[in-house]
Amino acid sequence: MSHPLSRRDRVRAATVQEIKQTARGLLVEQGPEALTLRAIAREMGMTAPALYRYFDSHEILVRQLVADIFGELTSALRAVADSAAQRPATSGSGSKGTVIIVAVCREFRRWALDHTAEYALLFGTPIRGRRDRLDEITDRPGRTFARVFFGLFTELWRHHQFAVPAPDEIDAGLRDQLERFRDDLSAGLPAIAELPVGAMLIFLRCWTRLYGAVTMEAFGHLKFALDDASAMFEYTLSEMTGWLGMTYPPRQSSAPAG
Amino acid sequence: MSHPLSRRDRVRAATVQEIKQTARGLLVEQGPEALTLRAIAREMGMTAPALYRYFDSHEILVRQLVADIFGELTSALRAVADSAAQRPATSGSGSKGTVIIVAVCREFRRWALDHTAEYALLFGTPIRGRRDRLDEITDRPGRTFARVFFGLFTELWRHHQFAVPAPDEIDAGLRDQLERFRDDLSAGLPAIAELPVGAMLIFLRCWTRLYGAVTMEAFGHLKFALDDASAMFEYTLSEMTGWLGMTYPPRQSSAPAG
DNA sequence: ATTCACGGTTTACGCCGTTCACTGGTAATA
DNA sequence: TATTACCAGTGAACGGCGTAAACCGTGAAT
Repeated sequence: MSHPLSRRDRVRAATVQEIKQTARGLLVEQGPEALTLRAIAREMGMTAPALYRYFDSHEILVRQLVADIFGELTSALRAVADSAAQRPATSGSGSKGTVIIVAVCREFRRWALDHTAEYALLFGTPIRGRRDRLDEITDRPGRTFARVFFGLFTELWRHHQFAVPAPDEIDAGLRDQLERFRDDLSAGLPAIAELPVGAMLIFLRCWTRLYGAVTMEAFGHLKFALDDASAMFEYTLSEMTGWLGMTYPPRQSSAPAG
Repeated sequence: MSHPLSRRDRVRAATVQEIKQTARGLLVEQGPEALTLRAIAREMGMTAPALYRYFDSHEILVRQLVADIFGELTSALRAVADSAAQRPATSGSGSKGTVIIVAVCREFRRWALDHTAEYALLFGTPIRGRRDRLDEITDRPGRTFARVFFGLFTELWRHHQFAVPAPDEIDAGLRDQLERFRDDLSAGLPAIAELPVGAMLIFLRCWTRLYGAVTMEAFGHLKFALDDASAMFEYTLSEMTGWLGMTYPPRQSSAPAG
């Protein structure tokens, strides 16, 4: 009661951390298929069954890794958002909200390309069968990740209400779902409840647009056409800022992305 | 020389076919991870090593399956395109070219949702490490698949030259790549060489847009917001037809997608 | 009639996730 | 302090995986 964590618990938590770090190393260096219990244990000078003291199964370990990575990505994006928010607006680069969103989207792409294995784990083909209850592990971090983009989006809306479809222009079934979605998200954030359903639609449009561009590039599915898609991504960005009622000049790519 | 296939070769080809069909059944019924040599052999009343008489490795079998599926998808799309081309234009549904493209995109989505396992194999996280030379197996079918969309696109352009970015508006590096891409595709199809680079950019924009929308939905990555994304997809379509200089009214979804 | 190639089997190797019985040391208890 | 209880870790084992090698029977070609 007095001490929330006993000494034992602390060393235990440290081991859990070490396991996940080892797993992470394997993931980034040898890809997702190298993420085996035996490899992790081997790397740590242990045997595979020992890991069962810390994780109930291989899948749960992977899911917790996914949750961690979601957290990292979330804070990386938040950091970029904060620094972009503090940087004074440069001339001709659109409103502050747009600048921030553009910076965050760029960071998202950069992160995806720098961490393709992790990106595949988070956003690629879903792990295993439909909607296990194991999703509980990754659901919350996934939602807080989504909230980064959504927070920026609502902030932008508060300062500059761009054009969105009127509610009666939206298919009734879709409208209901968008309202449910909005009410879902607005738990704890009353500002969201103010958003019109049309804005929710624009948000999803932006997100699918971004997802498509980044995923195609990260998975190499654009290689058949482009070696370096960074300039292409700038078009994606200006398109997205277009939805948001702002223009953002695609910057010329000075050098090919490393 | 006279007989291109001996009797032996024919029965052999039939067996190859049977193996792939069995594999396909396993894939659709139990997902990609059930696609094992032993399971396929078991299903056929054989032993796993026997399959090595027909395929050099598990991966090659999978790749050939992927190639087959690409072929199926391609002809499914072509069939829809043909039937849409023959159907008389209904009032207020835009130009014929747009109608066809919209029909093909809808079919692409429908196919993806009806064949999520196969879709994951074709368009999900890429199999194994970077750019093996095994890609040779899937490259050609992948390209002919792409050519379906690209053919419709060039056809549309021939009849109705929608607005595209001028060459000097496009980042130099991107322009070069787009030209290379166009010249790649125009081998055997001289009409393509006529396309401005801006059109290539629009094409890629459309394709990434479509890919993003369909992939997110097929992978369940939209579930956090929408149960049924069919109405949302109609917005995607009207957006795409917008790039193509045409408007297409999003049709109201009469019933939730099965 | 003999040879030979082919399609299949069995066996085996080294991976994998997972279970279980066991052990040594450490912490809490009597 | 002596004993107990726990707990991290081990080793062996099960079934499944891809794959390699040796082997074998049948049917076609010589």
